[in-house]
Amino acid sequence: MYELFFQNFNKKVALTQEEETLIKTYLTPKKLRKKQYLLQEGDVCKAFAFIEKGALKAYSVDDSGNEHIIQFGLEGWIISDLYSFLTGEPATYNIDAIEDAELVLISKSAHEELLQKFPKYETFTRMNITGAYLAMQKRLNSIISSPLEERYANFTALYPEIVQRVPQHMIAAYMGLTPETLSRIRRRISSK
Amino acid sequence: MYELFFQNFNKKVALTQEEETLIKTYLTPKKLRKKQYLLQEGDVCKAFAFIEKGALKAYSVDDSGNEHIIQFGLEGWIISDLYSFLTGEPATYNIDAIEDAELVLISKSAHEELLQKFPKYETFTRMNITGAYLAMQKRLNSIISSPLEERYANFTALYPEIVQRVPQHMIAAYMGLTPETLSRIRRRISSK
DNA sequence: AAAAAGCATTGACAAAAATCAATGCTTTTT
DNA sequence: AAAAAGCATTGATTTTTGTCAATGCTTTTT
Repeated sequence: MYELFFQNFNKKVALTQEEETLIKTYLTPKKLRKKQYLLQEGDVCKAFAFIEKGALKAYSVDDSGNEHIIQFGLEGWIISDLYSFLTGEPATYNIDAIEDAELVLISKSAHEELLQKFPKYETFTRMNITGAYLAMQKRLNSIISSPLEERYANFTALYPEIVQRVPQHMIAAYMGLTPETLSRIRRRISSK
Repeated sequence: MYELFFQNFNKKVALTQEEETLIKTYLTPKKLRKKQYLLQEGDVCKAFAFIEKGALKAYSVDDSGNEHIIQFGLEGWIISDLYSFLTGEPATYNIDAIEDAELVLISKSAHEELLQKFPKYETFTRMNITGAYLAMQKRLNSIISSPLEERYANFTALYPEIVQRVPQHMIAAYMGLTPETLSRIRRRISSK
């Protein structure tokens, strides 16, 4: 249990065995079945989740009932409504499982205590958020500057795992397109 | 000099007078005239810049010569090509001044030394990147989930300063639109 | 095993955005 | 003061994307 979590932690900041044991007392495991919610819009996000296994998505739903996916999460990724987590405001995103999943939860109080007491945890946090920022900037840049065909090609090159494991209409929802448009783009690409 | 920088720092983490004096030894002031580059694509980003005064933009240029603005920066914001800064790879973005500007630069070596020696600086850094992440997520969500009129209305509500100080064709480049389309959207909004 | 639900694709058509070209206004440069 | 450059707007047209509807296939549920 927590194998991947500590593997990732140690890759960023090396921990002693004692430190691992200490940190474990702050963690909570959670399993989620496919389609189950981790968080619903309107609730407060009380923990963020490190994904040990499975696939999740964070998304909003517009007035027409369409989903817009702000983030996918696979093994080794962290998923949450960070704004809600940090401020205590109601979440604007839903998070649910695309596949059965195993998570490691860190509650707000655990997070704050770890930040205060444990400098290595702050470094871990800083590196995580930095990585998330850079990934999102790449995505944003692609949206504002690349034609659609190129955007989809970039996406498949960067995240082949997601393309394999996630239905295409969700990838369309991630790219801000209708499923029909994505289907047509894929056909254009494959006919080359 | 450095007034706004330390004002911002203290808002996040309180510093003693001695600490401020110490940190000052790591900072470099820089002035930039309108249209001057802070960074050019292909060069390595050797420092990030805190903006004391003025306005800048970070952008890429596509094959057709069109600019795509990934970030604006006004007083109190930080601007850089973070990926290049952290990895030492050549920058993919250009940064230049929209207005005459006064900057506080923190070089890579200064940044690393401060991170190592000075826990409050790591907290400051973590908070900055977290804020930047949340702002960018809001922008991304708006792009994938809101119709254009709403997106522009959101933008003007969130960043009225930018709308006042920056030419509209740059805001179009920030939104991923042509200037003509933005002009038409503004007309549609104002005719209500 | 049968029924239902989910999914990707395709076609016809409508809506939205890009492109190309021109105009008038303002700011900057000479 | 005159010329040039930068900028926002508008119109006409083309290209791109969305919408609505239907089909066939696969997976899930009953």
